[in-house]
Amino acid sequence: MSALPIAAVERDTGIPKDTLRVWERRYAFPQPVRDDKGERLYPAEQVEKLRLLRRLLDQGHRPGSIVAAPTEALAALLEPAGERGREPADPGIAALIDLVRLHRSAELRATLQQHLVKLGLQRFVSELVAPLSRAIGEAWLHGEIGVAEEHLFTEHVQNLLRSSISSLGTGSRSPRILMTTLPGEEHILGLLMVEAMLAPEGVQCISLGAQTPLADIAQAARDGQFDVVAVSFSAAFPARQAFRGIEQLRDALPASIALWAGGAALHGKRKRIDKVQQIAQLDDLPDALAEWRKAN
Amino acid sequence: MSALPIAAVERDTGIPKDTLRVWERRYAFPQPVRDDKGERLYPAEQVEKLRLLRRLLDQGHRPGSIVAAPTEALAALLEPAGERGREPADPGIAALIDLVRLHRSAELRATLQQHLVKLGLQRFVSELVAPLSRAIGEAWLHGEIGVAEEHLFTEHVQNLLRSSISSLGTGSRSPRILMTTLPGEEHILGLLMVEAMLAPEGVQCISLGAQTPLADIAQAARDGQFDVVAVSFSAAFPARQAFRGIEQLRDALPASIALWAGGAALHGKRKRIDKVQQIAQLDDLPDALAEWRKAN
DNA sequence: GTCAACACTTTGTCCAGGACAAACAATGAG
DNA sequence: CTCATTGTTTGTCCTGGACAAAGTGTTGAC
Repeated sequence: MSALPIAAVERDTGIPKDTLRVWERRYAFPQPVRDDKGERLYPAEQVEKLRLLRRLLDQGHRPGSIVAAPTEALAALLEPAGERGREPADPGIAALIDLVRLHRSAELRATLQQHLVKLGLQRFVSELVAPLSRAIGEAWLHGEIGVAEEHLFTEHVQNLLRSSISSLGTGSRSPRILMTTLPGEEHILGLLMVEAMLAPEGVQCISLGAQTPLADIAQAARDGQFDVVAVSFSAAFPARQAFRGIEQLRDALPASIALWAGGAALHGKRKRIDKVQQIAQLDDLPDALAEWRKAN
Repeated sequence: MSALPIAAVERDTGIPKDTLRVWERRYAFPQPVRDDKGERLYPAEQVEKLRLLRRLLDQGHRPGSIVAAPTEALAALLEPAGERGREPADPGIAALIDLVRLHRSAELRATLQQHLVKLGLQRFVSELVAPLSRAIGEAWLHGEIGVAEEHLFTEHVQNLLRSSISSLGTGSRSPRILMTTLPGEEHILGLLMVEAMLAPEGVQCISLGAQTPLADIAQAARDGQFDVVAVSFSAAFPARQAFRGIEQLRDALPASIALWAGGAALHGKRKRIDKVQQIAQLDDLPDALAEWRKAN
């Protein structure tokens, strides 16, 4: 099969070049082949294992105990999480995953639309889209679907959410909320879900999309006279970096502007940050909103 | 002011750490301060100059002649391009840029909507959105607007285009077109503009969003029985990498699936690639489509 | 038993300075 | 002017060392 140079592996796995080299030195894995120039070439199956490692690290495992372990042992480590998420395997969700896997775009879209109309926007998001995203992520981890299928799913859901939110129009009640992600976080589905939860409450939500530099967020929040800044983190985002970024952003914001942070990267972490509203789940958003309105 | 560590500079400017260090060694710029650990800290104004350098490199200048030059000389180099783009300064576009600069979200949205209705989707894209994006990019380069404002603009245009495309429904005529960007290219506005040009022609457009790995694109194109794969590149994408990626993708696709490539990164480059349809401007898309239909 | 303070280990990121092939520019021959 | 050849520039990779921040385990006080 094909083998990738180190830069490509960094892009594919998200593990920096420096880390790849130091793992090789310390744990004797990965062990890339060398080309005629003496440069590293990583065989496909090692890249596969690196992806798995990345995920396990995100779950809290430590490199010393897993990098050198055989691939089968790692797959076993992932199982518990897999089974936990798969308890009831909601038939509706399973059906949707099948549509994604089979590239049935038209039916996928129609089915999502049906659910949306049936549940209403907020319940559609918290009861269907959220668990479905999680299930898609799991399925990808287990090799049941590919990257392209995951993208296809994301794209359809985004379109649906965006047009729903759009049709609501911009709200007129306070607070004014500025939403974005920090540099390094390119996933905006979480952000859209937040917007979908809040928009029906008449809030003025403005999204800046992904990866706005900290200084620019703070500047924009002041210029646009926002009351709240909301940031979201996907499961793929390293938790430490998230906490660091949140703290920096809080310090860059005036005290009069609240900071809300949420997303899968923060789940299960007990750490709390002063003066920051942490959103554990989507359902908590309406409460956070009510609380803000009461306090202001 | 603030000074950034090397990793942050890499993220902000897109210039790899290795390159930053080798420039310092060879051209005596940048010259970061050192903190107490001996690690580099780049002052804000040097980071600013690095951003400028990045853009000049993309325009074809070479490091040896510009990295060591004083900032004022570099700004002068940029002028010609600036003036060329500013010939008539369409009043409608200037007005929109002002709305972006002043964070007037509601009016921005309303004005865009008016233009859309007045021009129709295709002309809206090719006559307004395309030159407007270019103007926004220029304005950002000259420091007239910030990153946040650029994001705000992108977000609004995206919402508008997506809901327009969405309301057209999926087309039923051939060809089936799979659209995405290659790894490293995160901007999808170009892709949306393409979709907006093609969707009214009844084409079946499916977008995978940004950054789909090559192998997954090829796999998805086959699985989904697509006729055409279309990829787009923003001005920020390095041209060489684009050409390399396009060639690899072409080789990974069966001969029966056409490959279309376009975007600002490819403009002005005379290089042609065998068996790849290169789209110079958005207006050429209907022609390319007609040609494909004639040939099939 | 809980909690805080301490020492020890692990781990990611940075550094210096060298190397080399691919891309580019300059030169010369037909 | 066109094409091939030579020389220079430039990004990326290499090795091996260093160190602080984060994590883990232990001890002792309450």
